Amino acid sequence: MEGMDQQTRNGRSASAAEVAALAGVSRQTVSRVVNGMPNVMEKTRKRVLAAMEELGFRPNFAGAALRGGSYRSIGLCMYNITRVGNLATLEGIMQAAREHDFAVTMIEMGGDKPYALADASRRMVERPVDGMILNMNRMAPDFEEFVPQPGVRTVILSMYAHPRCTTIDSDQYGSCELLTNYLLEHGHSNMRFVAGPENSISSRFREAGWRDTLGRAHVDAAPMLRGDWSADSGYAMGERIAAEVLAGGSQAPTAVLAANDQMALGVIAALENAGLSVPDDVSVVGIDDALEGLVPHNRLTTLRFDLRGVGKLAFEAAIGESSSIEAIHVPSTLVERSTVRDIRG
Amino acid sequence: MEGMDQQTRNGRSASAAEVAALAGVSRQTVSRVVNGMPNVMEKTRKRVLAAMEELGFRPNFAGAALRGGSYRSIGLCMYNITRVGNLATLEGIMQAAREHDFAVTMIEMGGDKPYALADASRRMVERPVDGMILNMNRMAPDFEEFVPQPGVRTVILSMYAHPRCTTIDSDQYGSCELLTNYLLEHGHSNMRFVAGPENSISSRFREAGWRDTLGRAHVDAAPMLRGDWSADSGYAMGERIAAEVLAGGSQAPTAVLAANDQMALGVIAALENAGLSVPDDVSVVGIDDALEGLVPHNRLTTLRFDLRGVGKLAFEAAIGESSSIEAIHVPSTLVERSTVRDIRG
DNA sequence: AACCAAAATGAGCACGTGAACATTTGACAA
DNA sequence: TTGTCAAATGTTCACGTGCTCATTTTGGTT
Repeated sequence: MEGMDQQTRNGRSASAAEVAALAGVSRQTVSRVVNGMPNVMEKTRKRVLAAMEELGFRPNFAGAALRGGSYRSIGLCMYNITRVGNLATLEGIMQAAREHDFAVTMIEMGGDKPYALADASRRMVERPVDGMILNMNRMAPDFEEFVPQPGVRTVILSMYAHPRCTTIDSDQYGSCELLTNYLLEHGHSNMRFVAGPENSISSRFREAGWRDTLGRAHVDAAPMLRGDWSADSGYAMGERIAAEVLAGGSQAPTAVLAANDQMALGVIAALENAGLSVPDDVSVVGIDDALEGLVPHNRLTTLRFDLRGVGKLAFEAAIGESSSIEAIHVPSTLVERSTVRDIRG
Repeated sequence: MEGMDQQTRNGRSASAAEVAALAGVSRQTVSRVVNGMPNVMEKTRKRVLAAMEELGFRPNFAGAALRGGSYRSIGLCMYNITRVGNLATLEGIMQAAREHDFAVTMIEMGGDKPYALADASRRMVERPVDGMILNMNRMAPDFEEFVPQPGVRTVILSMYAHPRCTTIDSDQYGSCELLTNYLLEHGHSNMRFVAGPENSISSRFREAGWRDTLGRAHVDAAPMLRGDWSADSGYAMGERIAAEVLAGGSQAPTAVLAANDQMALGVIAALENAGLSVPDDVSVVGIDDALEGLVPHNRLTTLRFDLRGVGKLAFEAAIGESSSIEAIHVPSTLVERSTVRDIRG
């Protein structure tokens, strides 16, 4: 493979020297024109621009980077692009990158096993990047002892703080704290929590937020129900909740907090299928605000993460001058629609 | 205290020359060790590796690229990452890149106005990429006359053929051809088509596929209904279709082909809300297979594009040796569930 | 010991650029 | 004319690497 493109050196585009020769100026003058520096006569500039046009001049990236030391690009290592949150975060990163005229160099860590941060970091650092963002979807096995590559500012997308790297994530814990308080304030002291899968870090933090908040309010937490993020798993839990409600009694729940919107949708479908009304009989809230445009008449009260904000902050931390290390939790916003009823008094 | 000695030389990491000096060998020997070349004594290799470790050596990308000419990276210019299809395509590209040990350098073309291919190409070519993929979501104003940058193989994600670049896309036209024939074969000669927004290229091709197929079967096409991809717009059209069905008569439709799954979902909700049954009264098909896991009890018969396949092909075309120019349309697969009833005979 | 091929290692160049420094040009006042 | 100064342009260097070619060392054979 490497033997082939040595011959086709033809494909290399013209150098500044060739442009200079054609325009009858020095190479440095070409450099000045390219970089928009002052002190070039208008006549000369035009001649150079014409020569560039004629030769299809493309400033050689490597040459410039070799001299300047900056690549104007940050690395992004993703574990699984498909997950809902990652996409919006990626978008935030891309947007911030565009504003700074940076590119984003992505590497996917494939396979199903969680990757070590050291692997990702090592693979990324041999690329032309000025900083890097590591997305740690699942618990990385070497999270605690990970040492970032010297000279490349490294940001980790994670709820956990790290001794050597700035970490950023949506406040997963705070999200359920907020929603639980919201339900409590509306008089729902008996709620059910439908959790995500056990191996998900987000799921764990959301559950902890719910449980701790109930604890602080001195409210007993009913046994948790566990789904797998899918609408169908939510439906299954919804059937069990419907049975509890129909059974009545002081233990009957009046509200459901689902750890994501798809499961909330499933819960609602199951409740309504059992003849119950949302929110008249049972209130339901979800998390993620992921249904907009996807389902007709979306009326789910939910929570919106500022994922683009997370991406933006991550980018800025990755290129930032400040060497301070922080653990940033980006707060979320309540989106009130009409699946929660106030039953106080 | 160990993490402090990171930035030794002006923020730049150690060079091969420094490693060589520390190991007491020539710089060339270091180069050989780094690149895994033969003819290096085991003892020497170990000494060099130790020196690399001690200095935290990171091979300078620019230097290597300047000499070698290859960056092992392809550029990807996206218009709008969020759109459903783009994400899966991106995933396919990333996966193929990983298999070839390539990175993907992304640039987003922001704003709401369609971008010129020339702009994207120019911005991308100053990055360290060996080839590029341009995603032309909407009609680029300069599509016809676009000339790719010399020396950088350029692939366009588009249904249209291009005189100078290989183009690749899912077969949008063929998708509706397939679905229309499917409905016809099940006895539905009177169907309604719910189109996407007028400015979408995909939407136009899907509509054409439907219309042409009906024409070839000598079946008159009922007036088209237009949505905007959202479930709510599908619901609105579904209400109109329900009215037609309830009115009865020979003009009453027996099936609906919606140009995407969200609109199909809206149509179904509206039909059922009007007391009609799917598929007993009306059959419904969608496109994209986008509802899996998102809604409970997904039973929509739909069409699945091989978006990962598109991404993979695009990547391979972008790094391929072959200079042939093709227009590739990747076929799709029918996903039969239970929203279509056979009414023949 | 003497020799020699092969293996291991080293020396020097070229890649394309930006910055520092050096030189030329041109305009204007004395 | 001459001198002066700033603007315009040219010259040189260094960045870190891989490749070609030259040189040294190694290990085996005569």
